[in-house]
Amino acid sequence: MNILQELEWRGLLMDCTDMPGLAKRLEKGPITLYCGFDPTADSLHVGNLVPLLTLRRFQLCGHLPIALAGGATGLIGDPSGKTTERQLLNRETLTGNIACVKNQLRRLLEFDRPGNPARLHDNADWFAPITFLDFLRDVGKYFTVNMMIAKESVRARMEDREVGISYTEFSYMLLQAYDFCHQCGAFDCELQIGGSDQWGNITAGIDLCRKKLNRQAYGLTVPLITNADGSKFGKSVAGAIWLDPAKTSVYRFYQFWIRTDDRDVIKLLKFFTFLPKEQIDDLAAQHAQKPEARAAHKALAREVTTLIHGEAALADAVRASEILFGGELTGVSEATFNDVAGEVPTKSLDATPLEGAGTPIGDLLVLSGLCQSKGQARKDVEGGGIYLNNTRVEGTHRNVTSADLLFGKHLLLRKGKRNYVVLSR
RNA sequence: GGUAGAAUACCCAAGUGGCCAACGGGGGCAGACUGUAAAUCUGCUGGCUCACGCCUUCGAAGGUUCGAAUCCUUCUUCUACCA
Repeated sequence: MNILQELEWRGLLMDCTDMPGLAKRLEKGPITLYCGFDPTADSLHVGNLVPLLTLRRFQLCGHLPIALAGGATGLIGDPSGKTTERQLLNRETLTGNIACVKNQLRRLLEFDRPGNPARLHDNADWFAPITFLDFLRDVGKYFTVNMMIAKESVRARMEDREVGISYTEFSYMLLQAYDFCHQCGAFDCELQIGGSDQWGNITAGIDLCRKKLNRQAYGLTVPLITNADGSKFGKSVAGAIWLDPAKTSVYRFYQFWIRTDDRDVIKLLKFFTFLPKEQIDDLAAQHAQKPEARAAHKALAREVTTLIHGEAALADAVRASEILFGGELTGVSEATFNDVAGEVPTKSLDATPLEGAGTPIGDLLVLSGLCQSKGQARKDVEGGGIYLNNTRVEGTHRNVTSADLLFGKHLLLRKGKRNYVVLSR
């Protein structure tokens, strides 16, 4: 299977500027390709993973991937897919973000692969020296405003009189076009990939390559993921699922994949894992036959967690999951419990009196952050959704005392099926 | 710049002097059922209180009134039409 067939089978081909042309070009040998990542936060999230893993798929097929960190474009903000003007990030935040993002990019591609090592670029490197006047003369001249306003994300914002679009964001596509053109000239980069919302930016780059360098370049987009239930992929109650374990614990990361909707699980296996076709077909068959075993979900969670966080972290997350979803805590050793405690959010009990009469359960629920207010805590207890040390709390008058401490120092609070907090002293 | 209209809780949206912490829908949370699924059904969805109740909230600030989301004044923002 060549790379295009591979992507096709995985459902990762959304659009291509010139599929036959690209296929022909790939037959001739390795291609250099790039994908950009703007440092909008101090970590990438699971949504960024699809194009990033696609870069890696190309690398595994012998091509030369470039991960581009948007040190310059991040200063501006891509209007694609946004319905409102974005808040500009200040430079300090951006500097921090870019360092974090670069680190993550480094971990997911092979930079010392013999023959086709990956590269990491930062577009600030080539944008910083350019003056505004140079840019207008050397890049701006190749674009008509007519075609720029035809771009979907721009047009939508222009038609919406309530929000509008600033000149800054309007110009974004020129920056990304120049990224492609520059890398095409300087590094022989002939292909750009990205999410389907990047189509306009990519084609702008291809135009610029042709006009300025007289070179043929290609663009390929991967689909944006949609959940079967219509919700936004990669978001949980607490927000995005980040790759940084400090922002999304490995346990939560693992759980995110485990809880994938049945209807999406096979698609996500194809998108997010490197498992070969036979294995995924096999998992699909198992899933169809015995969905309650959730073999596909487990494989998905295992693969992606290992990919991002490694074997050891995966093992911890799996163990914690087994304990937390396994029912009673009786018989769990302190060492095992400590594994669990390391995986779920933890709060200090130091300021809480537990001797004598102890503290009402409601106060602890508020302290833990599981409930917003004491009133909410009471309702949750009344609804039967609160568990202390995995035993359902009956009655709102329950007082928690030092007798409830596990191993003399921990309390395991739970709301609903899967919201855990460990309180420790 | 002129004229008309709008602003309600996470979102949409009803309410046009007391029965309003505010209908309904969405979303969210929880329960039942299950497979840590989907679908379905049930409860909850401003704060404090065991509770009677109290406090804060209907764009902002003032005012009228025994009593205001609701009436008046000013301001802010948005929308429509006109210039």
